[in-house]
Amino acid sequence: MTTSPNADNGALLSDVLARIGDKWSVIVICRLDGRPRRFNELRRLAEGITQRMLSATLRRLERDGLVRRTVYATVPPQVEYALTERGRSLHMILYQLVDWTDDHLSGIQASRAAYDAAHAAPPEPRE
Amino acid sequence: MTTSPNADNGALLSDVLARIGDKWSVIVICRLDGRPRRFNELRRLAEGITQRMLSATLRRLERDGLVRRTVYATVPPQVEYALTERGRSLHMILYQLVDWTDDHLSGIQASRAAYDAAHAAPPEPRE
DNA sequence: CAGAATCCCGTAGGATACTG
DNA sequence: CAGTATCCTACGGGATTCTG
Repeated sequence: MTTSPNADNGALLSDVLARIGDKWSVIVICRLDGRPRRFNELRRLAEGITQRMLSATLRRLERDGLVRRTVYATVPPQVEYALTERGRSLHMILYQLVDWTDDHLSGIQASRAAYDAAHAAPPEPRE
Repeated sequence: MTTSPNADNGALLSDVLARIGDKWSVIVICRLDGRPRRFNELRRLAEGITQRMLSATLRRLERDGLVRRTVYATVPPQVEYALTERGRSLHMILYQLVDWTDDHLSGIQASRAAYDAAHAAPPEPRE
């Protein structure tokens, strides 16, 4: 840890999470890994995303310097989106969360089921 | 990396981020580090949180097995919240994000300023 | 002390239609 | 192809009040 990490960084972290904690940012970042992608290509890769949200997500990521937008003045307009160095470094951190998720998702789902069973409408808790 | 991580885990990751990407979860998790805390104690530590959101956040975290709730049948009712093992393991991952944020926040803010300057209302882009 | 219930509002985000 | 513009709804989340 480069800093004394405990108390106050929670709020700082919230800034980042507020940024990437939305529905699509992380998915787009993951889909941008490896090579640049074009708009409609991304649209297909990020299944379920709408034009509107893809557009908005990319603009935010670009504003934060996580994604670079390159326009080629070709006959059918062509635009490429690619991760910047900063975006790639974030992507590597996110992999840790992917791993954590892989390791804990089933356990979480089990916890949820148990919690719901214990708390949901116990009709007559027959003694 | 324990898994081939690329494409499809984005959606999986989104599940986790949807869970902890809200306004308060991460802050509460960070404030729960070290030792258990009581409700109003947490309320003071997570500055700005309302009862309603603290309550809801804790319930969700408990449901996911990230936090354990312990009730002591004392005269004034006393309830303690503590990170579970799973919660602690997540907390450690989050520290990586804290570090990343520390390293990149100023750069991000600079990017935002540059982006805004470049895109905001160029009244007459005097040639 | 530790919360549940109620009310209310802003915004994320989906569907759809239009444009350079 | 690569978007922008509108419209609309669901839900996160704040303020306030009530309770075991």
